[in-house]
Amino acid sequence: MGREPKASFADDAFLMSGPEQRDSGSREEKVLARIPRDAVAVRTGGGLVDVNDDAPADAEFVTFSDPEGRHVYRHSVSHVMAHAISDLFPGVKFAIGPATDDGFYYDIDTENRFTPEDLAKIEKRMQQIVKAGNRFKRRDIPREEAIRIFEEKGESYKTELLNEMTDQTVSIYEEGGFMDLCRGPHLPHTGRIRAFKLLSIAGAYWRGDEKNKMLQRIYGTAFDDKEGLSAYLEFLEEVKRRDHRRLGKELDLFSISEETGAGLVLWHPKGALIRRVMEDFWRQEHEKSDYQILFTPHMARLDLWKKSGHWDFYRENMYAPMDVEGQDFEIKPMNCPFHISVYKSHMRSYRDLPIRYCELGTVYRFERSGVLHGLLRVRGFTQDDAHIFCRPDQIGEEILKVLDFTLFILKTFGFTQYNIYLSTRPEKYVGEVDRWDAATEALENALKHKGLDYEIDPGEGVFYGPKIDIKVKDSLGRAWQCSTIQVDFNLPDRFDIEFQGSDGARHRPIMVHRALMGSLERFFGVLVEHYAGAFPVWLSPVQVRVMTIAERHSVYAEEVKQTLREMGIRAEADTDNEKIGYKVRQGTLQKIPYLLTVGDSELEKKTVNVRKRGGQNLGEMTIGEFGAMVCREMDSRT
RNA sequence: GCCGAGAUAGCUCAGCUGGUAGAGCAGCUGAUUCGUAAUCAGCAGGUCGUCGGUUCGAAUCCGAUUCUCGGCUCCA
Repeated sequence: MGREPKASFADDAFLMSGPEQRDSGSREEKVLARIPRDAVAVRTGGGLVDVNDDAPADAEFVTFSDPEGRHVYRHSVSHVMAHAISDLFPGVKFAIGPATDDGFYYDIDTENRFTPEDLAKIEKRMQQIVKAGNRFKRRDIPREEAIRIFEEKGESYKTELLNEMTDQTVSIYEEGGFMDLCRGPHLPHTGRIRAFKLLSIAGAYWRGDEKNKMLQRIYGTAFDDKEGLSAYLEFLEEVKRRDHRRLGKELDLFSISEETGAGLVLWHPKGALIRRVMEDFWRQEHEKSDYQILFTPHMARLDLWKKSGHWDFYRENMYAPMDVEGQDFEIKPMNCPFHISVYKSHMRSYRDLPIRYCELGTVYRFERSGVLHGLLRVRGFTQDDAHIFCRPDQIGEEILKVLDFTLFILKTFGFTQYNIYLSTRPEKYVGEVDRWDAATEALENALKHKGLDYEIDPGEGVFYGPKIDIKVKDSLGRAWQCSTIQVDFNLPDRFDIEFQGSDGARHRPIMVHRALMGSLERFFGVLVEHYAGAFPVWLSPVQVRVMTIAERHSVYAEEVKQTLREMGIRAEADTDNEKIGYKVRQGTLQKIPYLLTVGDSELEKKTVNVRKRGGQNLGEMTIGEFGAMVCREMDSRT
């Protein structure tokens, strides 16, 4: 099959052929030969364009391995999905169908309720469309014409989008008779799609606004080879295996009961033990860093929350006030007003500052039922909160210290990678703009000084001030919001707090709110997933289990356990009448760091046989040797 | 809150179009006394999330409600 003399870069036969078929030949073929088979788009100064556009000689071809190329690829698959859906379910209306970081989706308006079986059908139809190798054809047409076309098809969401555009010309893409409004670019043809899978059906509001109609969203993902897809599906399985709700049950760490209420956590002994270790570590480090630990009440008069501004700006997250002998009280959503009250309890000198108050303060916030999620999104949680009161000249250094402290704590829990965001003034805010700007600058300077990479998150600050948020990346590369550092010029004003300066005049201190782990509940949930339940020794609720071969070894096992306990090691004995294989299995499933076997040989030599989590056999050693090894590991917190 | 799906033994789940429940694991008892991921046998265990309705009869159908899951939205 010969090509047209003026073959475009996207010539099907060409792009589908192997490199060996296009080595020598005409000048044109040489031009064409530089197009990689995997090209999904061409990068120009103005962004990505279709491969079949006339690209300059030095054009850069973008493949699936490029994040933007991946977007193009998946976006094309989303079109193919829409095509398949329109074939199978005539009359549906399409909203938007973008690519996301790990796949794509399309929002669909239809009376038909999609089922998992429908997904299989849609996938099958998509395979056919892929096999057909339809060209993606772009047409630039006047906006008015596009509106006419989509109106005719009854695609009201598309016309709504078109009506809001200002461009005179818009682009539409057509493939195998299916047409969609789209900025592009797209793959040269559907045959380039090598691996995809539809994953789930969900509801989604048109334009994400709950006042709008609820549409049906189908999520999927796509890769340029089967291996990529199966690796991703394997990743999803791993995510399921690590799910803290599942592990929380299997390892007996916590529960949330219907009887108690949604979003309220019951910490079981093992989870509580880990939490206590976390808290002990936290307290110890805070005292080292010159923080003072406070305890404050769980509720306060409504007036306090009015004064703080929470009642005006945070009410939607607060529970209804309760009447106490005719006075309104409010359960606390934050700890700050209490810390301010402590500050105000007597006059402060400039010499006292900075004052750093910290508290593991349990707060309650209203969350809509649909957003609750295990430990990651709850209604009652404990913040590792602190409020630093300092002079304006101290703010820069204090923020630097907090940043260092935060990164140290995160590192201890095994998080060494993070994304940092600087959130600026939101729409609803208190205080003057220039103070906001000054506070924002203080945060930004600290980040720059530490040489940390960060992104600006416009309008995402809290109502009282700008903030730095740190999202930790777990062992699967997922980002979790934990730490937050917030400057506040406003609460000091509202509560009229002061310190006496060296000049004898009264001055206003600046407040910094910060939480390192954020919420202990969430942080713990993230830790469970990060470690897949296999906590490092210092955090493991049970560090050692001593297992007997036969009943005659029970006394010795108890003796070993007792000796280890006296060394400060969390040890237990398994003297059940079971085979050692069974005990190893049970201990392994409980993810206990060290499983010790004691039998005749160990009993005689007063040793233990050590099996490390993961299966590595460390052989026999004395109880003392083993205990010292575990203690070293505990102390190093690794 | 909204859309969809779900809730059956301590856990994981089966139970077709209505005829009042079943498995594996865990638990208990007994046998076995065993060397690194499941020894064998027996026993016990559920008013099928809750409330109401339809029906001669409801785990099953209908309604309400609570909770869970996947999303939307929001956030520590």
